[in-house]
Amino acid sequence: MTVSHAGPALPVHDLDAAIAAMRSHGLRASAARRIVLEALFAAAGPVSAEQIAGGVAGRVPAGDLASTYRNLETLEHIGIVRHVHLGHGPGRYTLAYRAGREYLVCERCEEVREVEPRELDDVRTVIRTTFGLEPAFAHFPIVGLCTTCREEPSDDG
Amino acid sequence: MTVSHAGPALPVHDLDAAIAAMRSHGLRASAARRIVLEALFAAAGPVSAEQIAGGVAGRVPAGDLASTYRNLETLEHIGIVRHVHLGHGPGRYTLAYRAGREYLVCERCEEVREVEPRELDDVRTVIRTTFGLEPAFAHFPIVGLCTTCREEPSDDG
DNA sequence: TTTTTTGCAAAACCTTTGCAGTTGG
DNA sequence: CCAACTGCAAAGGTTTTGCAAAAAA
Repeated sequence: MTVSHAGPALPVHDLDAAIAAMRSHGLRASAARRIVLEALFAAAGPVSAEQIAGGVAGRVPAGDLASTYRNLETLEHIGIVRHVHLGHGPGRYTLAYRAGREYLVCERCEEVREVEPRELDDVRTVIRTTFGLEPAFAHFPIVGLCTTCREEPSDDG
Repeated sequence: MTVSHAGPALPVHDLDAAIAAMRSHGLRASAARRIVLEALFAAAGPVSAEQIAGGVAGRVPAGDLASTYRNLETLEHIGIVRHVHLGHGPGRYTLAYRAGREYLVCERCEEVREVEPRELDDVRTVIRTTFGLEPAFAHFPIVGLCTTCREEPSDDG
């Protein structure tokens, strides 16, 4: 399996701090990387590599998709960025300082609810003590059916 | 998004019942479909389409992968089969009568723990009452780190 | 015989990799 | 200047689709 090569989350809250963090890791603050970061700072929530490459939230496009993936991976490796798997579809990327947040997703309407880890503490504790597994809801969220979608007839009748 | 077109789970416990169910839905009990079902009955847990097509558990190969996907989708549609997303990697298929079980997966060592829904009732209830979301752990399991993997040093140092 | 299903080929989708040329420090 | 980085092209892994040939009923 492809393990997430994410370092410890860095509390990087702005572009300058991100650039400093890159430099301190011997990385270059290239134009493409700045644009990726700007897109992430501008985004309302987790966004796909394709959205970033194509220009999210009215931002300058980051250009090549392969390079965008490489840059996201690099930034994730040094702890500035995280990604989350919201059900089907491509992985979504966020700044790590926001990624402490955890997600609950409706698998039908795709509505994403972002919550503070504390709100899932009880759930996490029960699962850890009962099964020995420490859930990673920031990476693989809780997926299910929201109230609205449960009330709608299924598409199978 | 590609919604799961799964009908209500049918309590189909053997090949004959599966064939009867297919017929009752106007489907043909083709050789390829029988082989897919035999592979699923023989499998110890959820298996990928590729494993089924290639011959799981010493079974006759089901042949073409595209047809296998089509057949799994068809069987899922009539409620005989279900699939689950165990972290990264391909979807895994099971017979629906076994799929009431829910899963917890370690994202590092990929160990899969299969539990009866009852064991997750408390967790499910807390999440439903707190967030309004009815979790579908049989389709998107709880993913995290198992005890062993938590104790090991990460591959980042 | 008629309708469904198959197998093959091709494509779609997400992501990674190789490489030659460009750029940042 | 030189290592790091980019863009492009290609490929890898998973899943879907189109279509003529084959099989089930």
